[in-house]
Amino acid sequence: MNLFATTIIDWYKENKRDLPWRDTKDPYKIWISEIILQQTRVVQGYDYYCRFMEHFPDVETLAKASEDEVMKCWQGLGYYSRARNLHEAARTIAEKGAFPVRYEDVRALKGVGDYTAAAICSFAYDMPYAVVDGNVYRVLSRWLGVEEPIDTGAGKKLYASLADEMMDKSRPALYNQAIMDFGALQCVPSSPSCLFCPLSDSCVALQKNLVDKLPWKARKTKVLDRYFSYIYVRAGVHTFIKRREAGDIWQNLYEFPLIETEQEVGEEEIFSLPAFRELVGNRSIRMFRVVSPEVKHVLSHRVIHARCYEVELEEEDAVLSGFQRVLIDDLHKFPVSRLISRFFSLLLKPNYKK
DNA sequence: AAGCCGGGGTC
DNA sequence: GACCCAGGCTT
Repeated sequence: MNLFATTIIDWYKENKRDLPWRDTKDPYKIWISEIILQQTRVVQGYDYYCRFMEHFPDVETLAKASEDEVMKCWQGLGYYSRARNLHEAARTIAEKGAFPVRYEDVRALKGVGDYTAAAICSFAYDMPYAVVDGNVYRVLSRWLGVEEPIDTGAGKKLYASLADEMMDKSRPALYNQAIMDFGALQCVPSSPSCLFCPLSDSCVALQKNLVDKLPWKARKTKVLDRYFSYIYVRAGVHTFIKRREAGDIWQNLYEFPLIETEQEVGEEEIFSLPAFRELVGNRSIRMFRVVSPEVKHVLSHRVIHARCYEVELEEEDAVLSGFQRVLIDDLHKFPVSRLISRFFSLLLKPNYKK
C-alpha cells in the first residue's frame, strides 16, 4: 500500500486540469507539448501548442518545414534552442520512419533530457519512468522533508532516486500526471493551502515548519546588463535586417542593425558612434527620429537596456552590406524576439510623435 | 559542476 | 526585486 501515490492519484481524479495533450497517446503530440512546457507554465504554452498542432499536425510536416517557419511559430515563447532542437529531432524521426519506442531512443532525441524522456515514455507508452520536474522537486522535498538543494549533482541524483521509489509503477501515466498537477495546483511554491491538503497529516515540512523554505537552490543566476541600440534604416519601401548567429541570445531570430555598447548611449550620442557611421556610411540622411526611448527587456540572466532609432536614407535603392534588404510590409513574416516585435508595433503606430 | 538560454506570472 | 515555471545543452 502506497499512501503517497494513492492519495495523489485520488486527489488528481477530483482536481485534474483538462488539457488537450492529455486526450491522446500519440507520442508526437505528447513530445511537442513536453518541449513547449519546458520551463514554461501551462497557461503560457497552451495557445502555442494549439497553433503548433495546426501548423505541424504530424512529424513529417514538421520535418519538411523550414527553420524560419518553425521559429515563427515559436516566436515569443523563449528558449529558442527548444525550437531548433525540435526541428532537428523531427528530421531524425522522419528519417527513421517512426517515433522511437524505447526509452533510450527517445532520450537520444535532440532536446529530450531525463524529464522529457520519462514524460513521453510514461504518457504515451505507460512505461514506469518517474518524471522529475519543478513540481516533483517541490512535492517530494516538502512531503519527505528533504533539505538537500535541488540544483546540485548530488541533489538531482537523490531526487531522481526518490521519485523512482515513490512512483506507483502499476500506473505510470496516471501517477506522473497526478504528481505534477498536485504540485502545480495544490503544493504551490508560495503560501500553499496546507489546511486543505490531503497529505498534510504526513507532510514532514509541515510538521517542521519548513514548507516555505523547501525546496531550495544552492546558487542563484547572476544577471548582467547589456546595452542595445537598434537602427531601423528605411530606404524607400525597404529596410534592413539580419539573422542573429550562434553563441548568443536569440540565435536564428531576425533583428534590425544592432549596435551593442559597454555603457548606456544617450539619444544624442548615437550619431557620434563609429559603428553608426560605419552602418550609414556617407549616405545622406533625410530623417532621423527616436522610435523608442530606453526600454528594459528582462531575461532570466540579462537585463537589456534597448533603444530604437529610425533613419531614413535619401538613396531609395541603398544596399547595406551584411544585411538583408526586405520590404517593410514583409517584416512581420520574420521570426523575431519579443523585444523586436515590440519595436514593430511601435513602428506601426500612426502619428508617432517625436 | 557551472554557465547559458526567454518570457511571463506571482508575491 | 526575488522567485518560479511539465529543462536541456555546452563548456
